[in-house]
Amino acid sequence: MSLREQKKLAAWRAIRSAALRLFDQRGYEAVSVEQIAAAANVSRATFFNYFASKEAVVFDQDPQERDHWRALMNARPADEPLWDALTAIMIGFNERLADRMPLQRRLKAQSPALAQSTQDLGEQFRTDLRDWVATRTDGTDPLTATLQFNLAFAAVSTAYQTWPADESFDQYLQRLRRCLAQAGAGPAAKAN
Amino acid sequence: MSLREQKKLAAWRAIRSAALRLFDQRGYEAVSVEQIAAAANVSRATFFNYFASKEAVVFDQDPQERDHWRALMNARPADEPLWDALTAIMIGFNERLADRMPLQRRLKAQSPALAQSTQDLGEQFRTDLRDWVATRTDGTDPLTATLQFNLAFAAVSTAYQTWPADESFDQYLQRLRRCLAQAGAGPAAKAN
DNA sequence: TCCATTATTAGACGGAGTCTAAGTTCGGTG
DNA sequence: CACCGAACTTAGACTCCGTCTAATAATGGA
Repeated sequence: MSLREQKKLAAWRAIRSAALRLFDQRGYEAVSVEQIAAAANVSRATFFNYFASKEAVVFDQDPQERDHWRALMNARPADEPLWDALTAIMIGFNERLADRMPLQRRLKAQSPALAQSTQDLGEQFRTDLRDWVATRTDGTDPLTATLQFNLAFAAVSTAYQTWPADESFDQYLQRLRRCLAQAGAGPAAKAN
Repeated sequence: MSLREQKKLAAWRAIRSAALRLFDQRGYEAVSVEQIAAAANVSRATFFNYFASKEAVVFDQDPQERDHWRALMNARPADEPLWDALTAIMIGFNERLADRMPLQRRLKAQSPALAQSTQDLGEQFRTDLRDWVATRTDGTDPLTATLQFNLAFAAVSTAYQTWPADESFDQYLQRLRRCLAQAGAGPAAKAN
């Protein structure tokens, strides 16, 4: 990794950690981009070089994290049923969020602007996974593939939404597995 | 309906129709809230009395529409399985969007700002449906209810996302029914 | 050491969204 | 009909987000 790339990564992390620290202390809307930039010792313009918006600094993933989930996708055998692969990838992705999810939840709970944002930590992951599904199911029925893709994310959303404030991250992961299994079986099969 | 209420509704519709007309002509980001207000013969401040944001004018539903979908929900028999009720309500809701969906799609396709917005026409409907599900399933397992709720929306998203530009609205509805049925059966049951 | 490329920066700008204080319209009451 | 309080509208000022430009600084290779 060249010196340039190292510096970029360092700057990215400096901005993000400064921002999260300030958000955590004072709340999302009480902190301006100007203040974040000052705390990270960069200019306001540089902030927007690294993050497309103020919201992005909350939801964007560390650039190196991308390598991990791409590895997850490539690790799935080609003959595995799509739903099983999606389940495994979803769990693998979520297991890595142990550190960031709690903070992100706290911010969302405090800040109206973030609470109503439909974005979440998986925005970039979602794009990559979409592409992976597209290439993997190339030639087969795109409707079924898209549906499974969306159902998998619905299962994750459900696990996240039903996460009580006092529950541990491991319990969240456990419920996530249950949601994925239940979605795979079909709601009509189990409930009622 | 009092004169006051009539005027409010008229103002709401005047603002929205002016906005949609301008957006359609010049594109979403090329039109400012100031211009919308001028076209609707109200002040900028009044615009924000009726719509929480510039985006809301694209996605908010006509106040009277709410009565319709609430009727849809109340029409479901109490002993019907939740998934069947959700399916019926979703279809009933979508059938009413024949007029607005095409325009909304066109705007989304043209405007980057709208394209990345995760909002859609069903935002308020979603809230009401969430409440309806909550009261209906009160006492029973909330996880299963939330999961079915989210899966139903995932099915709608899928039908919407896979809607080709040249396809009719009726074909969209047809595919929506298929997505709901398939989601109800579970992806694992059918595919692969 | 020099040079092309890339990153950073200040500063200005337009527009979104909030707020206040003043004006206007409605609906009920005497 | 005249009045009053409540609800609605409005101009205008303000903050901050996000974009852009043109100038400066740092990097890595020749």
